[in-house]
Amino acid sequence: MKLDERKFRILQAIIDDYITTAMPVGSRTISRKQGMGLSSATIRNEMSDLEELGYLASPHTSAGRIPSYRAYRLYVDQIMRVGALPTSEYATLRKLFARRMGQMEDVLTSATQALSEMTDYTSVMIAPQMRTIKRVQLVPLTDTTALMVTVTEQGVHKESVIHIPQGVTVEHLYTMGNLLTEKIAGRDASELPAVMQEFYSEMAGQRELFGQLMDSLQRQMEPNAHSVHVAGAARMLSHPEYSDVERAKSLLSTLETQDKLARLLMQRNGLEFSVAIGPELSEAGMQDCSLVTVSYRVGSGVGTMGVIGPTRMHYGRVISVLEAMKKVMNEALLPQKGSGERKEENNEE
Amino acid sequence: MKLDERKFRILQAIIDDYITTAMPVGSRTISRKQGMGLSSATIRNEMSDLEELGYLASPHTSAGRIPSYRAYRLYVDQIMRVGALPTSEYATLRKLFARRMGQMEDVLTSATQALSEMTDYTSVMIAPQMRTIKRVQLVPLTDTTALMVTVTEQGVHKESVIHIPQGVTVEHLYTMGNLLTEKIAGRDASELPAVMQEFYSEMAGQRELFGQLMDSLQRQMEPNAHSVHVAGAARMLSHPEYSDVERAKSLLSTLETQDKLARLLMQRNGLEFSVAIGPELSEAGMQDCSLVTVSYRVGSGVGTMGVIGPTRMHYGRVISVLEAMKKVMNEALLPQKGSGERKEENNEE
DNA sequence: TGTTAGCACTCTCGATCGTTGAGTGCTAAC
DNA sequence: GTTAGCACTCAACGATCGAGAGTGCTAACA
Repeated sequence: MKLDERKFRILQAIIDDYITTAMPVGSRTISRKQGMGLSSATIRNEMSDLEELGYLASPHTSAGRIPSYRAYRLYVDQIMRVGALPTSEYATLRKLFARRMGQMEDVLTSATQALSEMTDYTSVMIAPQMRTIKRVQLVPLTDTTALMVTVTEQGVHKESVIHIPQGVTVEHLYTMGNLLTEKIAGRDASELPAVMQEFYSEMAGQRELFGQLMDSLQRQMEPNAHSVHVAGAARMLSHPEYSDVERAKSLLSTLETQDKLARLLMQRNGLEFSVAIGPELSEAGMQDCSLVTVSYRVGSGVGTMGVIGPTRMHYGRVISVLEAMKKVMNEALLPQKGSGERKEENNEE
Repeated sequence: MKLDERKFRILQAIIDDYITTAMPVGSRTISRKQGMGLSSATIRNEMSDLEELGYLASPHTSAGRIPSYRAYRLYVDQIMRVGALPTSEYATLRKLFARRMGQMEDVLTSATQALSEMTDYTSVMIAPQMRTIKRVQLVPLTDTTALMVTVTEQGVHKESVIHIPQGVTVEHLYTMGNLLTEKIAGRDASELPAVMQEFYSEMAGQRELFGQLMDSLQRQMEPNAHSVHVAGAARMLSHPEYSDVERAKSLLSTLETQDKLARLLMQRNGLEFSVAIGPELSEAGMQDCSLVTVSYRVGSGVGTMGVIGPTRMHYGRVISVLEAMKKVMNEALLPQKGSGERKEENNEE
């Protein structure tokens, strides 16, 4: 048996219906659909075939059919069609960023919230992962600690506290910072070990401080649990698949553990676009979820954002929102590079 | 009618029972309790009185009684007795911090998680609010932006990005930072406006940059939405009062909005100890919750942590955990001030 | 006078059991 | 190949009922 044109169209109708209603779809519902032109009996036969092919499942004998994992996979890969976001919404999105000019983290937080609001699902985001460092600066904090600030091309920065061994003066720190900057500026993260090796030989005796710097740098380069943003986890409770409290709890617990989410996103970091459906996600409580991600770029840094919803997700809508957000964020974050001022040019409303 | 000694004892027994079982308490349950020595009939009469006094309510005729808001208030104020945390648990808590030495934010995150795990409720925490600034440093990021790092006595630091007007050189920034440091070092947050006024006159013409600095400083002094840590929100779903999905959703949504939580904690910041019960909390979905908070101190900075659970909360346990955490955190965070090294002294396993 | 045994009464909870309705699968006619 | 028709299945709903927990009241008791 083959999945011919007609079966394909029927499957599409079933998935579309199920996505909006969350109720098992019966043959009559489909046959009544505009442009279908087939009796319910015919649809029944086809549905029976589709079940045999593994695209549909029936919760029980007299309850209609629901799409299986395989159906969603097909839907995402071949059936669904993604439109651009309505211009009005796109405009709203742009406005959201127009007046923003705070820290990167602030931008990510509000972007994540916007994603969740616009899709009514949960959204997650990781900050752009640094690739090339532009400058390293050591700022003394107390007698025994200093702040190491690394600045990337685009002005993205990260900080971490390092411990200063006794005997290191403030002047020492400044020159150290300058030296580090000299060595490291413009080099890629992958070159880090080599650069550090080189630097090491010049740091006569300062083994402890060197170790601290090395550690911090490496930590800053790798995915940071702190940079995972989550918004709208509670929205999952609106969807009928989570009316069961046990399920909801299991999922929400996972959505709370930042390192699980970080791993999930890091795996997809750099991927232009990805969709993981139900059983493809192994995290606890996520078997009935899908995760759609896109990566965004800030200079040489690449971050990833995603939307988590039930497998019965409005994939088309979600994808167009994600694409729009990516575009807007790129525009909003790039100008930091230098050149022009970013004051409001045309007064709105 | 008065709340005599016996009524008091009976009320205590009822609350204790209800806190652990979450089920309406009947007269027989109480009369069978060790050391009560009264028949169920007597208890019934007393319970009837307690209801009239407003301490108890009955969900329906034949369902036993549940404590009212008033009962919890009395319980917290007069009945409950708080013990110290078992030494074994206290030791575990200390170990948690023993090896920590990262950024303040990391410490807060793990402390918040520990609070939630130990109580099985949701926990929230705000970072210590700065009072006196020790140093201000301006770190150039890109051509048009710089990072303003403020350092407090204890090495707590905060950063924010500021916009640099054209024509300001890097050297300019450094001297500006030094000047600001000179003016502001050791002064209290409340003096900020006065200090800035003074500084203003010396900043000939640099109105825009001045404005930026002023804004950032003020933003850093005020409660920062980003510094709210939440852990274990999903645990709320374990408690029977949230088996209703609608309720759960409403509560979890509130627990997700950081600024609501920030406000809640800031109101209590500096308070040694506070308990807000049910109707005293006006946030959406929190009418059946209680919030217990304690403040902790890092040098001159004061932060607040709290535990959110159902009004039927194990107040005694929660308070002893919070007190222990406060103590441990004070110990763990203070040494940063200067003096001694903080390498592991005794190697564990 | 306070305490308690006894009893009628109330109300929820859970189980049982038709009934209803949506939906299927099969068959036979078109 | 398509469709009308029909018997069949099964969850969902509602009504009914008994059990059990708990109360309030009364009358007896110390």
